[in-house]
Amino acid sequence: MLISKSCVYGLRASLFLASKKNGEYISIRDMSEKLGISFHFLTKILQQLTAYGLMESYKGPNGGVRLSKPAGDIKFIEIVVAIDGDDLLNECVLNLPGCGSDTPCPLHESWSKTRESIKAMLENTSLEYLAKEGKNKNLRLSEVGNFDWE
Amino acid sequence: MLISKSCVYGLRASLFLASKKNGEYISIRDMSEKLGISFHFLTKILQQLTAYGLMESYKGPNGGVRLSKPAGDIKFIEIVVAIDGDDLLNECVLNLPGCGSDTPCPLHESWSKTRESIKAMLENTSLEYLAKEGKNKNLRLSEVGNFDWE
DNA sequence: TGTATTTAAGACAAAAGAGTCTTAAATATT
DNA sequence: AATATTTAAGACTCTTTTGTCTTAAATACA
Ligand code: FES
Ligand code: FES
Repeated sequence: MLISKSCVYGLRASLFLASKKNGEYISIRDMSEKLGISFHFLTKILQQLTAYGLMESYKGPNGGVRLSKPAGDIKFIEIVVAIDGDDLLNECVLNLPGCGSDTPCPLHESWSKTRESIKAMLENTSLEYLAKEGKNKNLRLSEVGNFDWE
Repeated sequence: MLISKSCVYGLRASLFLASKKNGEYISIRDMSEKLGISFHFLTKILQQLTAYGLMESYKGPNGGVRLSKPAGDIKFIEIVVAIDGDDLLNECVLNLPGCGSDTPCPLHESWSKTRESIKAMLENTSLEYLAKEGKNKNLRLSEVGNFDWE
């Protein structure tokens, strides 16, 4: 998998949040049920994103989490890097230490091009855009077929 | 990592073999030392490739493994699929079951394009080309800086 | 103040990936 | 025939990832 499972869960939750009213706290329990992700596991992941500054949380009744910036200002790549780190964008495809044009492996040239296109895709996509698309076209965000953006 | 560690080891060994005389058996011990990969682990991986039909092995003194086809006929993607499977080329980037245009996730459009470019890169590169490039330009194939293609 | 709700934190368990080690089978050489 | 070399096979261990569970802390509300 290009992206770890933890990261995927974080991304799906982020998209869910991005589709909500700005500033509204959404409970993790709610999200975990709608997205079909284990509540405790999702909690742990969102804690990371909160610690990273991408989300804000609020305890107590009607508490929950929300994005700390407008969804239009959050690029997909920020979530990925926050959870998986930036290895994907820097590492040698043959896992040799220090990928770069000074000590290239035989695949360096073609891989660095491909990697740039992955990076571009992650950098050019905002949560807002994806959430709007998802909402308008009713695209799925969970395993079960009956996901609803409301 | 895009490609698993086992797969990376298999790829590095394949490139090493591709740089050798066609038909020559190379001992796994030799390769493991030159490439800096655990002998037993590499053995296990090459057994998979042998079982898959991409390599042939020969036991006993002067035994070893060799590619079962000319290196020019083996595309990078064959090794990847033999070890990691074809998930990379089919899976939804959000890990939702059944990626396809009939049940797309919000990222499907951009991801399927990116995935095609990864696929194209893996399909258009032969072991022979990479091994020749590596040999000519003396590119590295191991962690230590002093790798030598001979 | 007491209780219910919600995130925070961290211990714990299960599964998968990575790596090690031992023994068996095949082959070449003497 | 005996021995050395090499891959085959599989048990085993270690690490990382994934997932579960329990308890603590914060907050709202009656
Ligand atoms: S050195 Fe291998 S991809 Fe850059
Ligand atoms: S359905 Fe998600 S990438 Fe195709």
